[in-house]
This record gives sequence, C-alpha cells and structure tokens, in this order.
Amino acid sequence: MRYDKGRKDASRSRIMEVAANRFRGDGIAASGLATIMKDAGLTNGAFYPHFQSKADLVRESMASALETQSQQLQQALASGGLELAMAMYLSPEHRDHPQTGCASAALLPEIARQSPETRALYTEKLLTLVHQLAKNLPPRTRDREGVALGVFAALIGALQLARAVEGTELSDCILAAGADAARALIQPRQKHEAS
Amino acid sequence: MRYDKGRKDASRSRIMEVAANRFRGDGIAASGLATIMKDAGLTNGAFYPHFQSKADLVRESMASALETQSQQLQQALASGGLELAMAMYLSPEHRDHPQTGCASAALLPEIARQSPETRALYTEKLLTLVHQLAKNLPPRTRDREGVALGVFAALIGALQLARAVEGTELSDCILAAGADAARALIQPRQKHEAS
DNA sequence: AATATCACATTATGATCATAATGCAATAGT
DNA sequence: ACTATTGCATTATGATCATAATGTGATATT
Repeated sequence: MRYDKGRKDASRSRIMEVAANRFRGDGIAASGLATIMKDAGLTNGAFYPHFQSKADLVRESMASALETQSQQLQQALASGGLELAMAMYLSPEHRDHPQTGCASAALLPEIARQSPETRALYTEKLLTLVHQLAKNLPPRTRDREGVALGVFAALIGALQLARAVEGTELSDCILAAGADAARALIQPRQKHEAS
Repeated sequence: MRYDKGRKDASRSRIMEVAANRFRGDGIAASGLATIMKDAGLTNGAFYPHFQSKADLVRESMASALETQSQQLQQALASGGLELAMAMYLSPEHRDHPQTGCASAALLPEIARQSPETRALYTEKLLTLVHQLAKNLPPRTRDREGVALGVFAALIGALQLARAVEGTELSDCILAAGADAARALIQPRQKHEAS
C-alpha cells in the first residue's frame, strides 16, 4: 500500500455515510453521485475505485443504515422497552430528520423498485428488526412475528404520513394516532376469530 | 377555438393519466417528461401549453389519482364495508400493480419532499379518505379519526413492505399480518389507559 | 535514493433531464 | 375563400446524469 493503511477504507465509509444520509433525505433517484462525492470531500473520479455502480452504493449504504438502526433499536429496547422504542420512532425529532432516520420510512417505495439483490438484502435486515421487536412483545402474545410486522408497518406508515402532510398540528396528530395504533396492537389478545 | 372543442382537454387528461401511472410505477424523480409525453402520444413541446412545470403535473396528477381512489373506496365500502375495502387494499393484485394503485403507498416519501402547495393538496385528499374510513368504523368506536388514521397507516406500511421484500411467501405473510393488524385496530375498545 | 503503485483529481462521454423558442398545419370565425 | 388562431411538432438549450479514461502526486517498498 502506498497511502496510509486505512485511507481507502476511511474514504469509503465517508462516501457511504454521506450517501446514506442523502438518499434518505432527498431520495435515491434524486441524489446524484457528483453531489455525494463532493459532500464526502472527493470528486467524481474517486467513486468507481470504491463502488462498481450507483446501485452498488445504494445497496451497501442502505444495509449500513439498517444495521445502525438495528443497534439503536437494541439500545432503546434495553433501556426503555418497546414503549420507549415506539415513542422515539414516532417522535417529532425523528419526523423532522429523515436523513438520519429510518431507511424504511424514507425509502420503502424506492427500495421496492431496486434490483432483486438489493431487495433481498433489505429483506434480511428488515427481518432482523422485526425479530428484535417480536422478542420484546408482551409475554403471552401469539403470532409474535406477525404482530411485530403489523406494528412496524403502522409505525412506518404513520411516520411517512406525518412527514407528508402540511401543518404541524395535523402532523402531530398523526404521530399520536400512530402511537395509539401501535399500543393497541401490542396488547396481548387473541385474533383470527372475529364474528 | 380553432381545433375540436374538447381536444386540448382530452390531451391534457391523457397526459395526466399517463403521468399518474408512471409516477406511481417508477417514482416521481425517476420519471422524465419526455417519456410521459411519448406514452401520451405527444412530444416534448406539447407539454408546456398544458402545464406550467413538472411540479404542476405532479400536483395535478396526484390529486386526480387520489380522487379516483376515493371513489373506488366509496364503492368498496358500499358493497362490502371496511372488511372488503381492507381486503382489496392488501390484495396481491394491488401489491403487484402499483401503477394504478394507492398513490400514498407508491409515493409517500416523495410527496413529503414536494412543495408545501403540493403537500397541502395531498393533505386535503388524504383527509377525505380518512373521513370515509372513519364513517365506516364500527358503531361505538371512540376517536374515529385517530383510529382511521392508524388503520390507513398500517395498510400503507404493510403494502409498501410487501412490495419491497424479496420472496412471494414472505410478501404474502406481510399482507396477512397487515390485515390482522387492521382488523385488530377496528375492534371497538377504549384506549389511552394502559398501565 | 530510486521506483513501483495506488488513491484520487481532472477531464471526457453520451444520455437524459426540465424548459423554451420557433415552425407548421389544421380549423373556426368571418 | 380568407385569415387569425392555436394545438402540437420540431428543434434547441444548458444542466446534470452515470460512467469511464487518463493524469498526478504521494508514499511504501526496495
């Protein structure tokens, strides 16, 4: 190696971090590589030694963001349980900072349009998050994975709605409604036998 | 008027319909005007007599798609109630055809990045949908609007997740989990007094 | 000290982007 | 029949897109 031992790795992680933030903030398709590289303190030409293509960067930075989210979730669960984790997810702070928040809430429809490989990687990381939630559901809950999926879906939808509407008041209402829904879903109660 | 009375209007609606489908299918940022115009049987130049800008087209086609959705929801509610409406929303058919499906599920994160005017228009149409759901909740439901918001959030989140993951089996599971969650949420039951 | 190597910069490519100016052919009003 | 109007096509603009070829300066190895 001619340069510092870890220099390339450092650049690479910087690119990935900048990209993850920009993708979540502005969307994948709307984010150009030139801007990402500039924000990382580099130029156009330095991109391809690090990644094969934009799709490659998307895949890796998405995975990295999801792993970080998994760690943060673990901390929240450890310190305050599901209640705290859900409260943090539907907080105004999270709503107002999509760049550093949940990649699912910021990017799900775009992820659905990515390559099968990217979606397979997303699936893997998603299941990790869902398992983490499932393990922290109340003791007697049935169909833990299913309930956890339903809770996560409600959280994602509520956060997205809160970000999309105009008007802080309504947006706050949506966060509250999402929290109510999530709370209702985790109450242990048997299903599948209505009417 | 020198041309057929309704010719310009016909072209305009064709552009809007094509655009609404393409935006939902490929995303707003990823959809170019040239392609949209070609699909509408016209060329680049014919765009600006009809719309002031791409943002203008986004706003109008989004509103149109939401109004159509509102009508379809009304029909479903009338013929089969909330159960049918929810089942249709989380059906494999809806999952597999985002171009003609729910604009919220296909575009929410991108809508959140649009101008305040566009988001205000989205807010208006969203509230219409939520009111329609609220009116069809079971008789004794409290906080009808809040519950309806929670249900819609869960539906949107589940549909997006089902579209993003790789693997039909898992995707079907997510649809089922979303349906379970929505069903659980519409069971009349008092809230706000846990623990 | 010399040299080989590599991270990154510079610059180039051709496509596509949103937007705009101009041109033309068709028709409605006279 | 003439003419003014207009819906759309043609073509142009400059920006930005992802990707790629080439250049260069710093340094680790020798």
